[in-house]
Amino acid sequence: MTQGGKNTRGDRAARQNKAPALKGVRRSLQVLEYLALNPGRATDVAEGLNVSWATLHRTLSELEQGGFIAREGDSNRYTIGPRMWFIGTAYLAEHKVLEAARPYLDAAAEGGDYTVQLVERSGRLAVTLYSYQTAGEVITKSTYGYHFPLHCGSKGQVLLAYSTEQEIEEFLSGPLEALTPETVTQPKALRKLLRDIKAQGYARTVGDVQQFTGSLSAPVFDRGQAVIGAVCFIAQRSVFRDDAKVEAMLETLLRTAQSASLALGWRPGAAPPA
Amino acid sequence: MTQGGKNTRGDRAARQNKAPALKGVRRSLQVLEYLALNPGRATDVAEGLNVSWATLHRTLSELEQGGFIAREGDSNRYTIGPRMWFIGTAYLAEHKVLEAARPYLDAAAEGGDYTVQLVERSGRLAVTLYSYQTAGEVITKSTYGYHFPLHCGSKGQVLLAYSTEQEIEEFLSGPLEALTPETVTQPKALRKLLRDIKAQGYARTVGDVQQFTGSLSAPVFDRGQAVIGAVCFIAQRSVFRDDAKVEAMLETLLRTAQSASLALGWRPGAAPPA
DNA sequence: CCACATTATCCGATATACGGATACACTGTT
DNA sequence: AACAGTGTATCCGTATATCGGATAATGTGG
Repeated sequence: MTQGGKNTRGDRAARQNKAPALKGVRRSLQVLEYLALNPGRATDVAEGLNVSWATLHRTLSELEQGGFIAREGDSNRYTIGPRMWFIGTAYLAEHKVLEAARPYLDAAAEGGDYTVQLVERSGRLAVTLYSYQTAGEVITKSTYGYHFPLHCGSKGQVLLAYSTEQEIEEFLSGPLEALTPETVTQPKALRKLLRDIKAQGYARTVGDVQQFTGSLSAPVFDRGQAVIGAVCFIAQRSVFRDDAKVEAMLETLLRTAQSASLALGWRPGAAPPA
Repeated sequence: MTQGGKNTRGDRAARQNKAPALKGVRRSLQVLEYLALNPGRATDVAEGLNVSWATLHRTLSELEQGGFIAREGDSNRYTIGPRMWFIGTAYLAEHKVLEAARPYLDAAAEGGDYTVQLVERSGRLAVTLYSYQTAGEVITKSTYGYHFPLHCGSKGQVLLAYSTEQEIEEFLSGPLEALTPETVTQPKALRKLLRDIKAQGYARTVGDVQQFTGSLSAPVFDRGQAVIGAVCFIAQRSVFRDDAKVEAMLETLLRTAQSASLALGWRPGAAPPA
C-alpha cells in the first residue's frame, strides 16, 4: 500500500533507486521558493541549493523568460516575478476559510485601531492570507509578503499550540531565530507557553516580532475540530498597556474567530477537552 | 546578437530545432497557470493544454506532493496550493512601485468611502497589487485574486490606453469577453475610448465589471515615462451619480497617481504631448 | 450491478537535460 | 589604464531522466 507493491520482477531495481521523477520541475520550484525567501544573485542560489552552475543557469533563464522570476533593473539580482503573484493570488480566490471568515474580519476591523489578519501555517512559517489595516494605523510588516516563524508572534504561536505534540517537537527541534530581544526561543519556555495558550484559547505577544507592536490571536476550527488558521489583531505597543482596550480587543477577537469557525461547520460541543 | 551567432558548424541543426529546453519545467508552470485560471480536474487540464495524460499525471503528482497545488477535499479538483501563495507574496515585498505608492494609497483611502487599488498589467489581465477597502463599503471582487481582462473596468483600460498602438491592436485581436451587459467589447468603440482616456489622463467606467459598482483610474509613470501601473478607486454605483463626489474622488485620484509617479522618478515636463 | 469515465501505474526507446570546460562581461584595485 | 578576480553566458557529448502508449485500478452514474 505504501508504494507499488506489485514489483513482479524488479527486485533490485526497486530496492532504493526511486528513479528521481521530474527532477527539473522540482528543482525549479525549489529555486522559486529560495528566491522568495532570499532574492539574490545566481551564484548564491547555486550555492544555497547545491546545484551545478550550468544547470542553475538554464533553470533561471527558463523561469525568467516566462516572467516567473525577474531581474532588478539590469543587475543580476533575481526576484520573484509578476506571474508568480498572479498565480499565487488564485489560491485566495478558492480559499474556503478566507471566504467564510472575511465578513467577520471586516466587521472586526471596523472602528478598531488595529490591523486584522487571517493567517495559516505553511511549513515553519505563518503566512498572511488577508490583512485589513485600518486607516491611520499603518504598521510595517503587517501586510502580505512578510512571514514569520511560528514561534514569533501570537499568530504563529496559536497555530503551533493546537498542533499535535509530535508536530510541536518537530518544529522546536529546528532553528529558533530571535527577531527581537524579546522573542522567546527556549524550547522549554515555548512548550509551557503553548500549553497555556491552548488552555486559555488565545495567544498574546508584545514586541517579539517588531519592537513596537503587539498582537492577539485566536484559532479558527473547521468541521473536524482541526485548527486551520488563526485570526490576529495587531496594534501599537502602547495599546497593550491599556487593559480596558485589550479586554475589548480580546472579546472582539474571540467572537470573530468563533464566528468564522461556526461558518466553517465547527460546533462548540464536539470539541475535545482542553 | 539576437541569439548565439557563433554556430561554427551546426548549420542544419540550428535551422529550426531550437532544442526544447527544460520542457518539464515549462509544462509544469503552464499547468500552474492553467489551474490558476480554471481550477478543475486532471482530464480537463490535459485537454486544455494538449499534453498526454500520463505526462500530465506525473506533473500533477509532483506539484501536489510539493504543496504547489492541492485537491479540494478528496475530490479530483485541483487548485493552486498554499505554497504558491507563499511564493507569490514575495513579489510584493520586492515591488518598488508598490513600495513607493503605498503611503499615497493609504492616504487616499483615509476618509473616502471607496476601495483604493494599485494594479499592473500581466498578459491580457489587470492584476491587483494592493487593495485597501475602507470599512463599511466592502465590494465583492475588489480584493486579491480577481483579475479582469484589460478592456473591462477603468483600471485595465488605463493600462491599455497608454500602451503602444501595436500592443493595443494585439490585445483587441484577442477574444473580448463581456462581464456584464455594459461591458464595451467592440474593438472600434474601444479604440476611441482608449484615445479619449489618454487625452484626458484618466478612465472612468460604471457597471462594466460588476453591475453595481464603478471605478476611476489613473496611470502611474516611471522615470522613463512608461506606464507601469494604475491607481484605481472603486465605489458603489450610486456614488457615480453624485457629480460633486466624483469630482472630489477624481482630484484625489490624480493627485495620488502623480505623487506615486514622482516618487518613482517621473518628471512632468518630459512627458510626451498628450 | 454493470458500463463508462476518470485516475493511477508500468516499461522500453530515445529525446533531453546534465555538468565539466571554455569564453565572455563586469567591477573594483594597484 | 590595464589587470585581477568574481560572476555570468554558452557549448557539447554522454548518461539518464522523461515521454507516452498500453494496462490496471478506482470511482461514478444509470
